[in-house]
Amino acid sequence: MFALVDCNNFYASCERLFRPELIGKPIVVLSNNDGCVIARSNEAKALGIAMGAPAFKMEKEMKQNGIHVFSSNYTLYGDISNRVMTELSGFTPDIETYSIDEAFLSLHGMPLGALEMYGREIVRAIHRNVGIPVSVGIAPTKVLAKVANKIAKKNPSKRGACLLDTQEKQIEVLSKFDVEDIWGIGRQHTKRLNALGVKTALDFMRLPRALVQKQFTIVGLKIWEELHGVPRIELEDVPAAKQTICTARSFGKMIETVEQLAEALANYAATCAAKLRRQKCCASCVTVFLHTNPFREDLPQYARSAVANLHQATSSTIELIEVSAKMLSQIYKAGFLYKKIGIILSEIVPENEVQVSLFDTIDRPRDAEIMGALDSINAKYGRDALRIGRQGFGKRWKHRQERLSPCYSTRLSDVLTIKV
DNA sequence: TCTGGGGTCCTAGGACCC
DNA sequence: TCTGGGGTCCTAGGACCC
Repeated sequence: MFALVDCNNFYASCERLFRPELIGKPIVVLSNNDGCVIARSNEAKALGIAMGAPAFKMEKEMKQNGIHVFSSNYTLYGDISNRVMTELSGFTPDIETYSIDEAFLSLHGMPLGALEMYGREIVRAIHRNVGIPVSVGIAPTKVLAKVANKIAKKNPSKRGACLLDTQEKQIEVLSKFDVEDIWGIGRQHTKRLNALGVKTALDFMRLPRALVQKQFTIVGLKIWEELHGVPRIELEDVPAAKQTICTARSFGKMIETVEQLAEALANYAATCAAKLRRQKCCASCVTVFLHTNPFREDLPQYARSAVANLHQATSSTIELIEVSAKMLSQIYKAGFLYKKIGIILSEIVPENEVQVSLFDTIDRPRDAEIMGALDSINAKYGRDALRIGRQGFGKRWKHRQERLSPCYSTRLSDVLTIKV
């Protein structure tokens, strides 16, 4: 049996956690650069605010409806997420953190009759100890647990937890469950399934197995089998090392000069390098890309990328900043207004399996020590407390974050003061 | 003025090898 | 005259997730 624990409207719930006067009020959270809506409280959903809606088009609507708007505060959400996950680990060590607001738990060996109560206990514990509302779906496969979770979220009568243990219950629910709401069925698959006359999850289950495999590949077949109660997707309790690591951002204001682009890029390279070291890996392939704003059809457009293969894999911030800066100078063209730049690291290997190059001229042990010092200083004094000169101070290329909430739980100066 | 960012997996087809 | 057959690797593109 699997349980899927999913935080309700997670980002909106985090914003509300330290602003209790916002309970019952509509809240939306915007994407990076305050671009579009990525999270909504139930009240905002009820007002018809669409997921992914561009913020600038809704300025008026949000004002009229008294919606509280926030820039995304990933420092806050990340910290609250850690608290939720820590709480869940108290229930079982067999846990897979699936995303910032979701985790799968393996519940093997638990008596079936107790499962729904167990789910409700999880809901109560997270609410009491972290303050975030969650829903729990329990079923024999991950895909069914996802279904159960949606049922729990939608029906208040479930009191936060839904158990789909028997086939009868599953059939009953799946006959009313839209096929597009199944985990792993996206827009394209929905179109093709609708064309086959498939509307509900049950319709999908009743398609012949061979047809499913032919039309929707092995991925579709796994989903089909999971709906039938056959586990095909396992719990991944040790997170796999990432095969690509990317940092890219749009700018608040478009940028013209190569100096400012270089400064932004240096910061993204530093972020990528730190992510790489956190998973104890090195990368030997670097991609740098940049482009103008494709929405501004009135302006000249330019987009380019460059790929570099290093002779030896690295995780050094210094080296990656240097390499990416060189690549930028190769692809930068003056006379354009740039909207976004980014860096992608690939060909990632564990740091103790790096193929040593005969032609290497870098003092690797020394660099590793410097990086170790850099990481421990930044862990203690905050991200980017110690930085490479090229990173600058980001005065000109900042992204937009006009409605950022305080880092209530991670920055001493932002901790709430309570007058008693 | 303004439209997110960061990932994974699978397949088809071409190049190349013997 | 005959137009094999089996395999690997790589890449681009498509689909999906949160």
